Amino acid sequence: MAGMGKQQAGRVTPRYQEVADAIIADIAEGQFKIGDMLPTELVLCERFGVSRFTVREALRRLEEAGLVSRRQGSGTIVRATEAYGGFVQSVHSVSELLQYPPETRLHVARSGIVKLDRRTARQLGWRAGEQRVRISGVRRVSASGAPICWSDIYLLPDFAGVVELLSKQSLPVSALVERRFGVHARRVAVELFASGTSEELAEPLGVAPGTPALTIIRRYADANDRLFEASISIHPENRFTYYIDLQREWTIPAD
Amino acid sequence: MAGMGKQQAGRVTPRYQEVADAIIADIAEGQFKIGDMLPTELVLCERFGVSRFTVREALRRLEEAGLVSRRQGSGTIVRATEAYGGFVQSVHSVSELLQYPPETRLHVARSGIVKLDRRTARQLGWRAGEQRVRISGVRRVSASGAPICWSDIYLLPDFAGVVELLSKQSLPVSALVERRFGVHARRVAVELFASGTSEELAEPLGVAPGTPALTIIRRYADANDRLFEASISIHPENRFTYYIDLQREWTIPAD
DNA sequence: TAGTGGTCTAGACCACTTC
DNA sequence: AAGTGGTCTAGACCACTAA
Repeated sequence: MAGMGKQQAGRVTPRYQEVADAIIADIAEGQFKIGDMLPTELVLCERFGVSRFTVREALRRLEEAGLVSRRQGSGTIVRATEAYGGFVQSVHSVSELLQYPPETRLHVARSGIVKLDRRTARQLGWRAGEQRVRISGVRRVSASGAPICWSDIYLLPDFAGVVELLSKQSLPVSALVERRFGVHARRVAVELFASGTSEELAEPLGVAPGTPALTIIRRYADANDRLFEASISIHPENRFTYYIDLQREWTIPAD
Repeated sequence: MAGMGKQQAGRVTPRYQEVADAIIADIAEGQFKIGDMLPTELVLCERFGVSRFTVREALRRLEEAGLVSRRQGSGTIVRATEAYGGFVQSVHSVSELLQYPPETRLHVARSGIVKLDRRTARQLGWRAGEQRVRISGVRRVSASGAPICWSDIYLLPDFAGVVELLSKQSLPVSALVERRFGVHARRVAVELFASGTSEELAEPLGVAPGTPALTIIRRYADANDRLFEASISIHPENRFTYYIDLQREWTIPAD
């Protein structure tokens, strides 16, 4: 009879979860090895005495966990037997990616068009000789506080317009580009390494030349993999720490 | 009539995708704002002339994209209107998280039980006075190459057994703990900041005291949020760069 | 051509939230 | 008590894959 709704009263674990767990156990026990085909959905329906909906819901979860992959017309294949996935760091916005507290602000020291020298071009992932807009300055908690870092931000010449916006809004440059020109960062590469504070930056940063510093290079690419923004930031010691919090992507429930 | 399968021949876009796109468009146009309730599933069924399965499949996709969240008994609420999500960094294993090339190897200089002093305890997230196993040494590309870093690795006393394993296998300590004791890292926190090379470490690292260095602190917590391993690594300049590659989590297809 | 997974319908009961 | 989303059934047609 159609639409019978055979679910038991008081059930705590959904039936599809039980089916999923049973299949996971089979895979863990070696009943199915990597590369093996799982039984068809119809067979699984009969074996567990459930409808196709329930079996598909179970398989959907196994697929999300990366344990199996399914192909129309072909079948379901076992992809992994391990119960643990990789790690993911979640960053919810560009501002969060920068990791500077919201009460900080970039104080522009100078801005204008520059031609990239060989060293800078290589660091940023562009070609030497190309023209870019450069915005430079220090980031401070308040107008009087000690600088957190010195930043050189490079943009494609098309986006020169953000320089004016910067004086009005204290948003990350990439957020301004997003808002003003509709260019969205799809990939951001971050590179962190140690360096000494250079002669030129020692004074604006208020430290002695050679003071240990954390240098961060960030590169922003759009949907077409065009590198539209890059920046170099120098953080003297004791002023800034970069945090990364990684979570296990998924975990198969213990048996 | 039940089970009629009204799908048109030659359909390219699934009906649930059309429904999802229509709702996305409504949200983008401001028809629904953040915090608003979406119509109930039954209402959406009537409005689009589809079954509940199709509506739920559409809503599932919106939920996966973070645009809405659903609560049993309560309804579906709009969570975001933007077509772009956050960023994610994917790390596929603990070894990948360390970012040391596979051809490098930790050369243990000393190991044993230590009592945590106040400063170290605070840095690592434990309490002062607690006992830990400490493994210290340099990481090198080859036995003769310049050290990449000095590492102090701290473990709960239960895991002292990994010290022996370390001499046989050149795996990350956390991987050995995972293999030997079945304790899996569920969360890893990474902290990067600038520091100078201390007097004691200058000699083993082969640099002058005070040389700028990148310090990385890593903390490993298991499924019960128990901090079972933590490490401090000091990388003198020009020897190591930490990379993070962030990808946009999801993107709503352009209209 | 047979069989797989993908989509879809109509209908039902359930757990949960809110009034 | 009414209404929401969550689970589940039985049955159907479809697109795709492989023999």
